[in-house]
Amino acid sequence: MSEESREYHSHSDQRNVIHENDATFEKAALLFKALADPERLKLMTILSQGEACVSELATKDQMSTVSQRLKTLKIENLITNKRQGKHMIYKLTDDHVYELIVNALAHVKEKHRT
Amino acid sequence: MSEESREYHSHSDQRNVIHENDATFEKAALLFKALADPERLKLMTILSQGEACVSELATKDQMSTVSQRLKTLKIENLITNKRQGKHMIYKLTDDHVYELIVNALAHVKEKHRT
DNA sequence: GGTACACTTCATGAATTGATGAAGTCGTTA
DNA sequence: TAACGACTTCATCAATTCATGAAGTGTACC
Repeated sequence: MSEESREYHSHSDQRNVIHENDATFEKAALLFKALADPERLKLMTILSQGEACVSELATKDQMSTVSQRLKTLKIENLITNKRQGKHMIYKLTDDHVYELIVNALAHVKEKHRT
Repeated sequence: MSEESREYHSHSDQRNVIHENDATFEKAALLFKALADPERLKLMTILSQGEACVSELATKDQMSTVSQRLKTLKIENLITNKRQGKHMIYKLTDDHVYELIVNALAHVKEKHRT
């Protein structure tokens, strides 16, 4: 055993490390990354009120931008879409996702002295 | 009223837009950004098992890296630290924070057909 | 005071991200 | 099928982010 793990000082208590595999951490990180933008978060909260098409979410000159933001959210399964005639209707994938955002918003509104 | 809002097609139902102010979205985005990295997430889950000092979280040659990751997490109030002799002990700020991560991990483990 | 340990900060450079505008796709209606 | 509306994708460039190694800070023990 050539591995000299955790031998830098007197601590020796063994911790119960969670064994999520790396792929899970990677995916969760991508999920958080998709939410890590104020504009995308805003879209999520609007969609939490109900379905909407891209035109409802964008002014004409930023449709491209909004579309790309929606794509980012969709890739992480935060939202789904369906075509309805000319319109593409987006909505949250599930309430689970909304919980995540509500939790985060709640956290940032708490006061933490620094 | 020169503003022609949402007048691109026949939809006309008014949505109840959440009125979080922009600053809240900004902060929440920063929070998510701090969590948007597999290595930082891993640190968070380790810390969710209990306190730990930097040496316990890093092999010697990556201490600088780990220290910076911890700083990122600390700035967003996800973790707190206290000095104990030579060691700097880190722990999660509160369980609230852990919920967020557990939720995210749960979400990514669900199967979403694409 | 001096040295060693346990970090933290700084500076650098590579890789990633995000907005913008132009071009492309798909569905509807004439 | 031509033309328009509602998006989506592509290409580009500026701004950010991250790891790395070196230098700096703080605490403890000699």
